[in-house]
Amino acid sequence: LSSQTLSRNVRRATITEVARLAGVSVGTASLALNGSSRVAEATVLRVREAAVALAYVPDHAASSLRRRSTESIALVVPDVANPVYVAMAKAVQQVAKERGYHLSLVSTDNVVEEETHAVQGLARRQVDGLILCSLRVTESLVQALEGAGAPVCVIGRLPGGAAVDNVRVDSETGASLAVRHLAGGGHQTIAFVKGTAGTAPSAPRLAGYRRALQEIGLESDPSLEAAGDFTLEGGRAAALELLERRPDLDAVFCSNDLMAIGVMKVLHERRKRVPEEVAVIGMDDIPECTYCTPTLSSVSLSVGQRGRLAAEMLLDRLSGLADLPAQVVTVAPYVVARESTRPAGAHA
Amino acid sequence: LSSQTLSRNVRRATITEVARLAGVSVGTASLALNGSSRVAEATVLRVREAAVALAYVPDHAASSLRRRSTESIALVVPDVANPVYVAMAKAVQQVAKERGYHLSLVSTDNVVEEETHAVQGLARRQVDGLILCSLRVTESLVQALEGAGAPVCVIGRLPGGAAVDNVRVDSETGASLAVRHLAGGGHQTIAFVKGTAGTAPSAPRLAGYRRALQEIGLESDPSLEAAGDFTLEGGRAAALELLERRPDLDAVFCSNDLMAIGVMKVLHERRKRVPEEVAVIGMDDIPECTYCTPTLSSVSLSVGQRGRLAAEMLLDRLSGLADLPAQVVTVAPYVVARESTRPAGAHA
DNA sequence: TTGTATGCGTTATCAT
DNA sequence: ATGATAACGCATACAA
Repeated sequence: LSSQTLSRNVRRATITEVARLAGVSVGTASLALNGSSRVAEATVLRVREAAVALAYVPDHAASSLRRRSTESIALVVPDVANPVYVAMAKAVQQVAKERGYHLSLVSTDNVVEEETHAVQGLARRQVDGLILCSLRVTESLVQALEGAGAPVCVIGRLPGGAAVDNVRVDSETGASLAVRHLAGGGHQTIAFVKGTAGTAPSAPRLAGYRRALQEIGLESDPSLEAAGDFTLEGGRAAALELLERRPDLDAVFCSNDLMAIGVMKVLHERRKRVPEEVAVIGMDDIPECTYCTPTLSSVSLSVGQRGRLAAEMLLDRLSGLADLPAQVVTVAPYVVARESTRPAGAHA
Repeated sequence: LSSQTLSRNVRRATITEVARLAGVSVGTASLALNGSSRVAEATVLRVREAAVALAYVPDHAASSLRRRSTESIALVVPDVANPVYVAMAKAVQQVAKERGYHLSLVSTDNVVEEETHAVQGLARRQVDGLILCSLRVTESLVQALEGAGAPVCVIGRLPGGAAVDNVRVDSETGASLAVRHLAGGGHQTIAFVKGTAGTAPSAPRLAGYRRALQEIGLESDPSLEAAGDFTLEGGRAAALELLERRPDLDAVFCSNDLMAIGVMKVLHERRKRVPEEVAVIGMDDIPECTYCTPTLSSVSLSVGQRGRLAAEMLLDRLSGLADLPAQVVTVAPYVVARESTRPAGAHA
């Protein structure tokens, strides 16, 4: 234990004191520091000097109260520890920083109260705008968003007709791309691991899987579909179940990458070679895909790009385009082929 | 493109309007809403009712300006995308939420200006306190912290004599534990992959490696030490270099887990069996350790616990204990043995 | 170009 | 127990 005393209660200088030291009025000092052109060069210098001398730092609360803007936005995601949202946050962060905004990151842990509280942040004027990424967008949440009185952008599917800016990805098509990719590699018996029942991303992925099988003319059977929960352990459990039910399967498509990694672990334990005996593909394309062995093929849903787009839409709203009609932007998914679906013989 | 019009400019009610509707003065309304005991029960109810009717939400800027506190703290880390800091953020977030504080997460990308700007956030009164995690704590940064005039806690090593709260971990001992773990498994020729030169975590890990080899009486040689940069690719490069120089090595200790994963990938490509031919251990114990095959042994540096401790120290400061001497808390590292160092024959 | 003065919405103090 | 009112620190509209 150190025993240095902490110096607290450092007197902070106000702009009034800066003005006094510079020998001008507060009004002038304010204009000078905020870079107004209608202030004499010499005065600006004097004021700046005084500000430095007094180590003046503007009070953020006072400034936002007066200016009615905080220069910051919020990103609300289900779980900051999830690699998908980490990537999204990175992208949003980037754009926000470029345009001079501070990003406030909120993790809701899928608790609805946390989400509504975050939306209230807009009413509290804690942030100027908000990007929301929710696993279950309820009607009441949409109403809260519409009535928030500040720009909002939702990432993910939204109930039809909601007057809210929206960035989405066609994950159903993404799922069908995965199936087609596997089929193109010669795989015939393609199993599927579902996402958490009831969540927004879950249904379209299942739908895309089924649709693609039908279109291609491959076997579609409930015994090839296993329940999942978007976790690695859930992927393990699903794999065990599938291998039990359908030992003849030669490919597995998982609703997300984490479950695909779990599936690959089970296959490894069971001495099933990937991709020779069983090919595996996930969805989301998280960095961890390249960590595992073999590297995991995946369907990219462009989280980074979606984050960037959402941030740009939001910040555009904040710089004046506030009263245009709500926009919906859709990004396209694409397959990232790696070792877990590499045709036998082909090597990187 | 949807064409719903966005409703902006929603008139927000002020406490003055709430007071008017409830038929009381603003002062009373404020006391009533903030739960003062010196207000008649009936009045409280009337005011609450009015607040609900008008959808009143207190203005955060005004409140912080008046109260001189924002009820929020900041966590400043080098990179929010790094799993280590994700875990740290999770822990801090948790504690902050429990104690009614909002957490503002700042990623500096190792840019010094970003760090100092974040520290300025204290002077701007944007946050009430700050937890700083930096890869290079310079003297000038320490001075900025000491003069910030608000509670600060640094996670990581700090120049001696700094009057700042501090949570650290003895990573040198952690490194030596890793080496001893490998030696205990019968490994004799233990290589080391360094961290990025010049960063704070780098030196003690190397020192611990060397010290342990010496204490145990194993070979210590520069040819067993490879440069690294804390990335997966860096780990790959180091592994290639080490295998070239010392094909006889039977174990590798890496300065972090990401590099260890890279090393394992190279070993897999070279058909070296892990752990039978070459054992591998990393450091940090990130969740990804359990994703790879075989699962990666690691030295836990208790990032979660460190985050929790730092948050608690900071929040304690904020609730009155501001003027006690600076504290230093050190947590102990420990080995998490997994498959990559499992003695041959032993299975989970 | 600069000074003066008012108000942002809230909380806290001091009377009543 | 409640009402009136003065700050908090800054930015701006208007006057000079």
